[in-house]
Amino acid sequence: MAGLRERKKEQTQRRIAAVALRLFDERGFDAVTVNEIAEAAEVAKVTLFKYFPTKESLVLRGVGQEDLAGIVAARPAGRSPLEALREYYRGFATGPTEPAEAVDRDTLIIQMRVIFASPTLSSGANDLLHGQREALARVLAEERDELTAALMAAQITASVLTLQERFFRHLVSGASLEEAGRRLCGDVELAFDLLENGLLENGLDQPGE
Amino acid sequence: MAGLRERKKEQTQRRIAAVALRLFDERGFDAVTVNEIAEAAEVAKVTLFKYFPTKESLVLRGVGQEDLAGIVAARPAGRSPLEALREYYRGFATGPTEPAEAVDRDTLIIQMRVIFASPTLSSGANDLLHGQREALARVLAEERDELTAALMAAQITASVLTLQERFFRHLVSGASLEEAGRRLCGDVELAFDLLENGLLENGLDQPGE
DNA sequence: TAAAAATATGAACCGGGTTTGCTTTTGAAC
DNA sequence: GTTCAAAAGCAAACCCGGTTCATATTTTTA
Repeated sequence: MAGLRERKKEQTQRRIAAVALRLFDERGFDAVTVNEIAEAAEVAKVTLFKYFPTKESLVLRGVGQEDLAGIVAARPAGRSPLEALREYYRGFATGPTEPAEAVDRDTLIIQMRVIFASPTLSSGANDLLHGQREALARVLAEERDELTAALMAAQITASVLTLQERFFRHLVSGASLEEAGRRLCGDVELAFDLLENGLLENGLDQPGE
Repeated sequence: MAGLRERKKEQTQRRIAAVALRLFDERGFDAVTVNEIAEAAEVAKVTLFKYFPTKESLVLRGVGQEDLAGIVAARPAGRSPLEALREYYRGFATGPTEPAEAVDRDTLIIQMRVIFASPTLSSGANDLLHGQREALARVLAEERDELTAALMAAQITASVLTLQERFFRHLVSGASLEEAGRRLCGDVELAFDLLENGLLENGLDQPGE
């Protein structure tokens, strides 16, 4: 098993992604053409597009695939959706379990730096949560009316996205993984408290002057 | 005033948008090329792009520019952000004040049909709220800490987007403007109640089986 | 009516992505 | 080892959204 073919393919794919990330980091996402990437990675353009469906996917592959719907659907009996999600993000913030696919830290940080530096990529990353939202809404709609489910899903995914953005922004601006994780811990609790108790609690929604 | 130039420009712009919308509705956004649109509207491609910066903008121009941040910033003294926004959407739902730019109903409905029929356009419409979210977060951050402001802005814009989607989906699937407005009334109250009181209230966040 | 300013245009170009038709490489059977 | 089918790679041409450029036409205004 693990034939030569498979190994070479994986190797090629990694090389392309690595070359692309380096070039993007050096000169910005929009200033690098796929032709350059292909050339630098020593493959034909058409081959590059066999491994990566789009230019964006060279960076966004593997980003933000939390599967919120799955977490909620698979939650143990007696636990509410929000509890399950809070639990999950607690684990994410404290444990270094997060890079399941074993992308090393440095690469992850570069990846985030590239994403935040490019409006194209930032909004592309945003889109990835769209499908998640719909999937989560479907799961939630099994136990409540559709509008409530849709609103819950919208609020939850928006909050999670905000948490992610802050986390990675800390990383990009120089914080260590531990430091960023520690901050994320507090952020997670605040975010879920807000979701559970609403914006009115504690006078968060203050009248104007 | 109102010289010949201005009139002709406006007329040309309208013609292009109308032709484009008709073609998109007939054959789908992705299946129509800008060359076809230009040809059908009897202008050069380069002229078309002088009026509309992108193909998407042929449909999305004027969609979803609520200016949430402005509403919050301009709220009367003594009113909280959520109260101000709830008020605004109440007005939107009941009054026929909404098409300030006087796009007629039929056109609006076709526009929404085209948008919902195309993933490209749907996610494009999504992006438009991104800037809104940031602007709203900035306004809210004047009176609370940044994270809370960011989370509030995220939850609010997500909820508003959900409301809009449902409203237009009703319209597209045949409801009259009055019918859709009536439904929106109830939806608005639910959405803002959820925002104010959180998902825990009334046991909305139920444990699993 | 002539000069100045705004607009429109065709044609060539760029970059992301696909199609086509062909060559090379690999895995496996004999 | 030889053979052969499948997989992978490739160059070149193509499509489409969008831009640039140099030129022509129209509207304004003086």
